[in-house]
Amino acid sequence: MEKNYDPTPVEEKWYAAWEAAGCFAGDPEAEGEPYSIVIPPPNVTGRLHIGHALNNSIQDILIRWKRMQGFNAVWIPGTDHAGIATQSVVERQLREEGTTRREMGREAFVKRVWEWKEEYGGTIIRQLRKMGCSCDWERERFTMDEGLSEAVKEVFIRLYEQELIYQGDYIINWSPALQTALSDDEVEHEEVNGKLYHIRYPVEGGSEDEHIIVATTRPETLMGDVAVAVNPRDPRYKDLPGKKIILPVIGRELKVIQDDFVDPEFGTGIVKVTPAHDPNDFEMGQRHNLTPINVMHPDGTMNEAAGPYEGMDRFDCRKQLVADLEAKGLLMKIENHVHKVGHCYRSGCVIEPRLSRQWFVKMKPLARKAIQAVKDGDLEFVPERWNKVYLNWLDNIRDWCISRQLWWGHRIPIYYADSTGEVWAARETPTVSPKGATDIRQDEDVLDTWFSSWLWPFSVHGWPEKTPALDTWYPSSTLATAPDIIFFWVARMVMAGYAFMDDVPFKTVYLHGVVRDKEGRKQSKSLGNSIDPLEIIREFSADALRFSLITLNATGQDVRIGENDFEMGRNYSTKIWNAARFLEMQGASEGEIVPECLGSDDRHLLLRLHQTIREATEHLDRFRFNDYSHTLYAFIWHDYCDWYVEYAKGPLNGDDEVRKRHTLAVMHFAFRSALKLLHPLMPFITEELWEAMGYREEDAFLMKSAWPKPIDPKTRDAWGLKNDLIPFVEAKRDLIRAARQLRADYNLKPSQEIDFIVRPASAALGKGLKAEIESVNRLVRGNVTLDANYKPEGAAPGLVSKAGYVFMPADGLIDVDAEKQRIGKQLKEVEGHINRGNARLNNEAFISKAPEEVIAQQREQQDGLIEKAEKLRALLKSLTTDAKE
RNA sequence: GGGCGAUUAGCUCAGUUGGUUAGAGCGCAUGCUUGACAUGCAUGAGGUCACAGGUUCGAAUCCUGUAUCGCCCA
Repeated sequence: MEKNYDPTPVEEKWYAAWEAAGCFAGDPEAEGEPYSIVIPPPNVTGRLHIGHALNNSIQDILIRWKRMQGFNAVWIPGTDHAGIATQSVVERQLREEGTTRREMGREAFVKRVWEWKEEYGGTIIRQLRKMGCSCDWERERFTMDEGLSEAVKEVFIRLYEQELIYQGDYIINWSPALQTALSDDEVEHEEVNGKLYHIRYPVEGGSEDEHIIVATTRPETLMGDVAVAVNPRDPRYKDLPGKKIILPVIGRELKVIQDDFVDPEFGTGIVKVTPAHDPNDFEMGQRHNLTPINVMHPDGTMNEAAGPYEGMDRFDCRKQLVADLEAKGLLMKIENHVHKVGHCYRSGCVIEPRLSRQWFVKMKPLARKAIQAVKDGDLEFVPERWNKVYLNWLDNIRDWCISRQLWWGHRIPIYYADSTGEVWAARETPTVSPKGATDIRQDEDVLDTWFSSWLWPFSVHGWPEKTPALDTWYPSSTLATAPDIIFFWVARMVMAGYAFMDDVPFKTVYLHGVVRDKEGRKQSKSLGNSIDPLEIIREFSADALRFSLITLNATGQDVRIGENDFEMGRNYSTKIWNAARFLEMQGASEGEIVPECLGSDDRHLLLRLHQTIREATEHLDRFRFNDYSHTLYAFIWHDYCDWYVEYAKGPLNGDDEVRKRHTLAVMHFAFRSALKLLHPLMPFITEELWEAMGYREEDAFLMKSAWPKPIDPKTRDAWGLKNDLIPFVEAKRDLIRAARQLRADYNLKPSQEIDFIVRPASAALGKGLKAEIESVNRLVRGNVTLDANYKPEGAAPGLVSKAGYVFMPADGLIDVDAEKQRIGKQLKEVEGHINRGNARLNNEAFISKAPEEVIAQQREQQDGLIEKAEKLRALLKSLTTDAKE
């Protein structure tokens, strides 16, 4: 093995080998309980960011682990066509070429987008391979593929036929920048410092002074006013209904209506009613039979209804209008006003509520089963708290606007025959209408991208066809995603799952946190604070990227991460690499574990391995990925490397061949299992070492090997793996630590062999230590003498350990003051604990109410502490006495 | 306005059903080219668990309130 681990070629090599050997490919006919994951399909325009890296690390851990456990596992990858984003990218290109999509025409444009997709799209999919993701690439899907497009069409038509899809004129969220409608969920509400304009509207036929005052944040919609409204219970405006109000600038007459919606507290208690530009006004308009007036073009400029402002941009119009009103003395005041304004999640422009004819899905009927699924426990969120968020959204669900004024996407399969006024849905492009008309045109709009991704869990398997894959892998097992798409995607998939498959699309939704920068900000291109996972892979390795992300991310919590954090993963890789190198240097392992040869260190390691297997599995079962990672980190680094390997150097360098072989057998047994346990998290280095250590049998990959099981009770018995060996090993290690501390405190050279004298805490302990004193001597670099009756002649540096007194009676070394200070400090600490313990044990209520084990444990602890305090006092006394002499 | 989350070592965070002498990694200090590893080893310093009440024999953990920060919904 090389001295230094060079991950790049290793990672490339194994990924290619796995793929070539078909390790990722799922087979619906294969044995084993099905386990499947569908990837949250990233945008086809997307590039891998750190959030994807976390998301996909989690999925890969799950799928590799389940595969090793013998499940019939598959991970379906793919991308979505991202209507708005993709169309924008290509339109930008066209602009640079001096043309536009309209000039080009629909067909040519769509062709152009496909070309773009073939050439540049799906970068992210290639990047996932670098991360080691074990997706079944033969099953890769794209939402615009023929099959998935069929599914979209089928779903649209079924819902249309069930009258769950309808067309209507409603206020929708309009993005003037993109010139398309958006769903409610695609609008982000941001708090802005706006203004509240108080505008005077004259009363017709009244005196010069008779007027009302209307408060609005969007004066530019004034030209679209068709009424003013007051609350019927507002005493101030009892006499207003029946009067006519004159709309400034335009001069139109406005009715006064009464409506409960009006909040008497807001502004003056009189609001303008602009049904074409505000959702609440629209509803009021419907209640009062008002005809809406639209004053804007789709691009956000004012139209002919805006009179003198025609052609102006909506915000320029606002300024101009305000200036004009002021000039006419109609502007009473301007207040600062903080309010939430909708912004387009793609372009960032201010959303214009706009009356428009769009297609909608009726959601209430679909939501019912999706709600029940969580209530009945057929679907669970991890962490649980998301249940509430999900249910709350579904309880208040509103209809989904699914039409988009784009060209890139699934075109709505609705046809019109204008001569007959027919509107119908059809799977194939018709040439004749049902009534025989031939002037047929298809709806111009396409469907929201989410209208295809909500079908993802079954459309990827070929639905509406009944395929073996669908049969085996639907419903999928776990969905791993970030909570920001719980409404967009997760909830809608559940609805679609029930509507078309009559079952949940997945059983568990694991929601992980957001990856933030060190300051807690979301990573974003514009802030320049984003970490590029590929650069991390180049600099540290994919394993390091995965390790650090997972280790730092607790269940469902956001994670703050900086570039340096990936050193942790790299260092861990290096550690494992060197541990393997050490093993390799010991030569081949032919030996078996010999129960008679097992010393306390061997047993301790094997017991820890047993616990680690159990814990790691349990943590994965409960989606505690960081705990899983920490468990293995501690086992390999601390138990295996720090303690066991250091211990093993004794027997390995000794002359006893049987012990040597046996020790090596223990090491390989532990290391081999550790590689397996670590594989889902760090697939590359583990596979590499699996081969380097000679663990491969024929061409069997580690990734295809079986997940370790805890050591069975019979073997544990034969090996003497009992919990009671832990106190002994702890005492032994505490002795070693104490001796090292004495050395360190007195600045003794590591090369210098030191004599220590230990007065064992008990005879049994002394006996046990005596049997293993060689290993202790090696680890403290000295000679330990066990002497139950030892009393230092003069003042000697000493410590109290769990194993008993540890003295270092080296001549002339003692610094009495420093010793006293150190021991005094220790004593104070111990006394503090004793006081707390006493307070508890002397409390009658504690004795009568606490469970017996707790009391027993407390007593035992207290005895230990008291004993320790006594020893410390004795030490202190010996120092004092000596100093006086 | 409603809901959710966070507040624990200098930093980033664990701490599961209440009982540990409150942990990890990084950083810091001291010493070390130790026959795997300086991407390392050994040793050490560092905490009123945001604050105020309460429940309890016992609270970082449960309840109520307050403060600060963040997210979601209206």
